[in-house]
Amino acid sequence: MNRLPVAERREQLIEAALAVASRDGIDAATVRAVAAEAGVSLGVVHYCFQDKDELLRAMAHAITSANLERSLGELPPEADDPESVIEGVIDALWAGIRDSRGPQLLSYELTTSSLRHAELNQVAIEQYRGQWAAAEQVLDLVERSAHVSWSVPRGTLARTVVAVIDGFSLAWLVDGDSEAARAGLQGFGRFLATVAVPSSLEADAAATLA
Amino acid sequence: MNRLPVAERREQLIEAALAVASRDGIDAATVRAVAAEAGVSLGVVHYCFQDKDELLRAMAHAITSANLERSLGELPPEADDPESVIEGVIDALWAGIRDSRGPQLLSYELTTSSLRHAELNQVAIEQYRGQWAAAEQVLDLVERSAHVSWSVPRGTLARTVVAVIDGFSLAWLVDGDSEAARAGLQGFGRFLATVAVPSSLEADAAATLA
DNA sequence: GGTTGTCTTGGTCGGTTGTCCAAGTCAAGT
DNA sequence: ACTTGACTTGGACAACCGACCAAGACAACC
Repeated sequence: MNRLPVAERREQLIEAALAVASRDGIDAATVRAVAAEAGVSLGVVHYCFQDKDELLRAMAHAITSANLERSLGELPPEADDPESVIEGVIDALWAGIRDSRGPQLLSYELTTSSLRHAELNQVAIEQYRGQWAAAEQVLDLVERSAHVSWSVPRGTLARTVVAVIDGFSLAWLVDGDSEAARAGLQGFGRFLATVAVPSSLEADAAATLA
Repeated sequence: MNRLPVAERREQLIEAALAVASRDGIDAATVRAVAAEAGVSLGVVHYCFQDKDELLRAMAHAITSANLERSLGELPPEADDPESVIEGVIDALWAGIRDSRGPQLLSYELTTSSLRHAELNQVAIEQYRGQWAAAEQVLDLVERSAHVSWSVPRGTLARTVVAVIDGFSLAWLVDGDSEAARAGLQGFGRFLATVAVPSSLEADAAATLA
């Protein structure tokens, strides 16, 4: 095995853990399986991480960051009317989920594991704080792109967005009906449009001049 | 230990498994832990169940039935206007969830476990088929109580109801904010009211909204 | 009262897990 | 060249898991 500084070895092991857990589930992410996936021997894992839990926490942090980046990596849609903007954002978000079934399922496994095991206590709340913050940023993006304002508190709306996406994603993981999920999310998008009101004249003018 | 016919012993073990798994998580529901919880010795479990998986499947079936009964056990609300009827139903549903944190979390653990382990393959889909059917029955109940018809296909709406409840429940399990969950669900209830039209106008609305 | 068949017991077995460690290997600095 | 310290190896360990079994205990029936 190539020799690597511990920091890089850690990153490699985190990616290996992510690969194993996404493919075969969180329970399959044993120290041995991760070492095998990374092509290193068993002791290396405990040389780089104090605990198995420390490895899992690092893996959770990695997947949370990846999810966050993916959510915010959506391009601001071109359309002008709020309905089309929302539709475009939802389609992009849903495509991201549909194309990463393993990691998506792993996210739920991590959440439930975190709620049961004290050593992973912080994982779930960090996951959701990240998701709520990301949802708020997406809502901001829609506000600016579609020249609207939300008639509902931002935090409340963000929590709802995350909840709805979570719910439809979980159902899709169970029965694999992508079309039902897409349709349901688009239905929620039409509801979102009903709580978006046109921006004030000053804001509109400022946006136009800029 | 009292001697029991195998059928009753099975029921007792299922309840013991449910107790252990609700309290300490699905991973804690080992054969030994279940036997200890039931106060029987180790061999009894394998005398009553061929596999540990058979025990888990039986437990999943039990919790699914319990959830279904709980959802349908809600009294038809007294109010006449659709908004109040929906509000009452949602409050009752939410109260049922809020008062059973352990079993609720166990349901999600069962879903994710089912999606990973082939031996539990049917568990998740049965869970959700049951929930979707229950949601449809609740929607029927609201239709009759509030004298409205849904302007959206029943199945689609039921799937949305389950998804939203799932999403808010999961978030509540993570951060424990009961008030946010209740508020979010009531917000969804107000949306539901917008797709409920008075019974006489059913045909009209169906033609308008597709 | 003896027999039959159901239920229970307590232990054993092989396999897997997380953790740990002594020894070995290698690159860099003196 | 030699020392030092970072990194790797492969095995060992105790603990726990699901599964299994021979033997015992009990109730019901002939």
